Amino acid sequence: MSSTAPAAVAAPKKARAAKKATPSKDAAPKAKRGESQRYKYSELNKASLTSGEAQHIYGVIIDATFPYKTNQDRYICSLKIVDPSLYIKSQKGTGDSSDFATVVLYAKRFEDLPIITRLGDIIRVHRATLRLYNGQRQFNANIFYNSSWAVFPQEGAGHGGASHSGKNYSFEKSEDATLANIRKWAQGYFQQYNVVSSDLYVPLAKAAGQKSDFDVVAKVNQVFELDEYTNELRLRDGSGAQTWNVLALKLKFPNVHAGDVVRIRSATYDETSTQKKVLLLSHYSNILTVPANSKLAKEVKAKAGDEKLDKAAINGVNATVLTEVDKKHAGLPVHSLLDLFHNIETDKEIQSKDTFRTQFYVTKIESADVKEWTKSYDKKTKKGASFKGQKGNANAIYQVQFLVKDVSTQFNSNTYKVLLYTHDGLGANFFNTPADNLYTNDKAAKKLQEYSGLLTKFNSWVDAVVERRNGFYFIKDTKIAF
Amino acid sequence: MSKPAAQQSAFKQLFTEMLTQGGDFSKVNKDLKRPLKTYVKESYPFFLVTDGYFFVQAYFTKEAVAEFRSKFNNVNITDLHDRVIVLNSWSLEIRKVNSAETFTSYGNLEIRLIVNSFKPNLNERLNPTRYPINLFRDDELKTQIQQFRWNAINAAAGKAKSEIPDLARVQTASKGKVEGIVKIGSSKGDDFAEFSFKEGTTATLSLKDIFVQEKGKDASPAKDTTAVPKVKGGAKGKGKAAQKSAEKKAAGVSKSAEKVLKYTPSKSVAKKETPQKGAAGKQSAKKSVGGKKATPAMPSPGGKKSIKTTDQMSMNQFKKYLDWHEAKKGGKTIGKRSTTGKASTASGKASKRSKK
DNA sequence: GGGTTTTGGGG
Repeated sequence: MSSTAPAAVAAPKKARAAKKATPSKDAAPKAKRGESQRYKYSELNKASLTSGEAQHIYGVIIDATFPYKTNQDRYICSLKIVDPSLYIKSQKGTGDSSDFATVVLYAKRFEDLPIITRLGDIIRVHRATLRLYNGQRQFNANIFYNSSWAVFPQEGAGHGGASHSGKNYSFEKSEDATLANIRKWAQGYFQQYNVVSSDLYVPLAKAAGQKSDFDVVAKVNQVFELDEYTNELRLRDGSGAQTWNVLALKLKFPNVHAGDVVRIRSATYDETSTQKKVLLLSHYSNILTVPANSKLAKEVKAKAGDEKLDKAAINGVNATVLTEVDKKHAGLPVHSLLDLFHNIETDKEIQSKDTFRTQFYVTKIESADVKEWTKSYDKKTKKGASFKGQKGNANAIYQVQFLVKDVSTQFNSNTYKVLLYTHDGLGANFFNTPADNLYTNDKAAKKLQEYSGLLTKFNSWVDAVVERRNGFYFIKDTKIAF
Repeated sequence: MSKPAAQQSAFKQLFTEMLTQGGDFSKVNKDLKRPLKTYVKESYPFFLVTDGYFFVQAYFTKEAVAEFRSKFNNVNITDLHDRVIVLNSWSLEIRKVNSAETFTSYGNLEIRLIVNSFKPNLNERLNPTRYPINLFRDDELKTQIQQFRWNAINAAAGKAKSEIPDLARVQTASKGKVEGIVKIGSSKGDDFAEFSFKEGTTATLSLKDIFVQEKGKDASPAKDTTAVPKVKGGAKGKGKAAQKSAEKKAAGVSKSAEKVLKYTPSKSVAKKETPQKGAAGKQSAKKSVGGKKATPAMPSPGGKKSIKTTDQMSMNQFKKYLDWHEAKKGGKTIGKRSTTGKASTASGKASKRSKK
């Protein structure tokens, strides 16, 4: 959970027993004894189109598909890369746009291909053949034969964070400079250029008009856990008022976070979604994070803006989180109700903590009568008394119980108590109105009645920090956001 | 403010209404219950039909299979992939399943398309549509199912009895015990099961059995993909009744209302003779007769792999194998049942789509 | 290769 060097490339899955692992044929070209450099890397725009010889290259990744299966024994990963010799093309009228070479990696197994998660990562390919395909320089590499690849995160130094194909990974001393140089260049490139020019994606406002698939560059405004397998990404790019939804499998895209700017390689407009705006992904679709400090990310973030919570929009169509947590808990790890109420029985880690961030929906609020949500609390006797028939609001506190449920407990027949008891001050601001005698304060009662209704609606969610005291969970540092 | 936005997908509209009607098919709008013209995306090991947007699994009753066998003796159900079929009598029912095992379900609920009577439109080709996706992975349908579950959970929670711990109690040390688990509903197991809908019970044939009937016991990928029956789908009175009423309703329909077509975007209204792009491509690749001998170079699928037995073929290879095999035999449009072995069609010429 | 598998909620 530490935010050190961003994992640039997902580690390849452990090889499975089935198909034989790719033969490790990365043994360097017959280097003459004493020769220090066995691989010579070609600049993308200078690599020979005519030699037909296998060539070695370094490039900065600006796009990539997810590794996908095409038939029984073939997987492909296709990417766009740039380097100082090939990154921009002048266009009359429309201005400059990205230029790039494509790399097509072929493999027998999913595990033999790279999973690219960030723009700006560096890829090295050995023994690729270059040809012109649709006017583009295309490097083809048969990983299933004797080609190989290695991916280095843009962040960081050296080749320590590399992931690679095969078992015979090598990194020569002379490459230190090669890698450092291209990293440095990429750094500047991402800060001065948009990297992916506007002809390489479509503004969300024009998504509905697309006839086939297209790419997107947008800010992830929210990552909502739809179910145990799926996140629903809420995207905005400032091209329209709409927020777009994309279902992204947790396993496939584990590194997408709220606030990120991402590039989606291949999405289609969903004509069948009539309640909300939805984009569809395919098995070859990929979601790549755009470096936060890049020019492009900054611009998109500035344009996208936040979607304000609108009471009228709490209609069940879109899952809505009604609360907000104090920023001081931004780094607090999230735990499910399963952790809080069940796994705690055996999990020492959970037992050792008492404060958690958690998300749930409310099936029932008690007391049923909103006017009884507050009590007059006697600290000495530790008793609360109803305000019914009473005047004044002496020692008013909230004493409310939520019966809640979440994704991790969706199939069981339990509901869980989460308390909003403010006798010690915890959660005192949850309802945005101080505890009061609700038999006399009609305005407050009315407001709470409205909250009660909205909190218990279908698809209303609470994102909260809870603290365990004496075996009970109490809400704190959380409040309704409207 | 918000536009009506008609639902273009027949399946999505139907399945959604099934959910909003509490799982009661009899309450689903009658206008939606006309015959469905569907494209068979896959016919084995899963029989998946599409409406141009989504695919769902089709479940055949034994009556449906018996009728099909008698009327289309020369056609195998498990060879129907890439063909058009019309579901003349069908119904929907909800089943409790394990969604970890049944990919055509969500939230442990499966809405099944039960087929009582259907026929193939062997020479009909549909226009290309978007790549059909699993309806149970659709954002809005998932949400609909979540709502369906929420309704039940909410009702049960409303009845649940729970105490609000008093202020003294929550300030008393609790010997490490965690407080607050409240059971709702009266189900015996751990799973929530307090649903009010009546679960479907219509008995259907497993596709594997159908496959074995058609190809013989050792034809090859005789996988049983029957979704690990939690409760065996026994034929019950209710199921029959629903089935019958469905049949009755569809009985008078002779004009073959093309429900799906109604939802086909105008630009791509199905034209009978227009070959599908993709399909055409496949066909030609396979068709390319070298033009020399009578039974010339029709490349066998699998190419260099030289497959001898069907035992370890992938489904894809297997499908191609079947197509190729049939084409070579000539005549039979779609695989003939292995058991009833008279390959009629005297011509023996290289295949063409047979007329029905 | 700007694509479509099944592992049928990475593929």
